[in-house]
Amino acid sequence: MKTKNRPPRRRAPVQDTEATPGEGTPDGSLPNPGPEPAKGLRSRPARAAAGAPGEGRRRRPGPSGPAGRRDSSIQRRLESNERERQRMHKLNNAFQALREVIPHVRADKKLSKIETLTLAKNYIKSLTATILTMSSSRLPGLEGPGPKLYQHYQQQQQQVAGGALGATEAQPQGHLQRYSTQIHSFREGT
DNA sequence: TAGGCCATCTGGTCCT
DNA sequence: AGGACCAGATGGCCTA
Repeated sequence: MKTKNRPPRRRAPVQDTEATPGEGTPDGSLPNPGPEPAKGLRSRPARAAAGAPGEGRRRRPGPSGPAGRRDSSIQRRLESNERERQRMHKLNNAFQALREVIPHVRADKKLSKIETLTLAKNYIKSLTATILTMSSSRLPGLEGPGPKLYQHYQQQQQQVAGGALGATEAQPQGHLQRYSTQIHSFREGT
């Protein structure tokens, strides 16, 4: 992900895409077999089967879409679409990889993206807290990196949050508590 | 049926 | 210039 410092974007006026689900690919869009079926509750084949034959969701382009363009423009758009699909697939693969390393209870239920990110954040924080706790307790006195680690961690937290961390949040135990609470909420299915 | 989640399309913006 | 990134729009699928 690139780091960009750009002003807030404003979406261009909405084009009337005249969505007509189930019409397939009237514009000759590339068929979308997909590099791999989406891993999850719903697979692409399942989606495709319910819609147009052999196709997932494909909208018919509106006046500004490929249907009203020159061939070269259409080709570029289709290639761009394909790249975007690949990019999103890579992103989803990364999400899946992340899901697989986050311990959580309901293994039968796939974590959503927002759940994955939130859980991962709290998991990292709880691991950090654990490391800090262990390193400081195992090395009594001024020896070892424990106290320094903890001080460094606290400084980082204050910088990142702009000093807006709550009292509980600033403590390693707070992260652990939050993570276990979240795990519990997933177990309850809430 | 409503709401949540998701895949895809699309055009704008930024980067190389 | 072309590709990557981003976010809005759209519509399908699933669950409560």
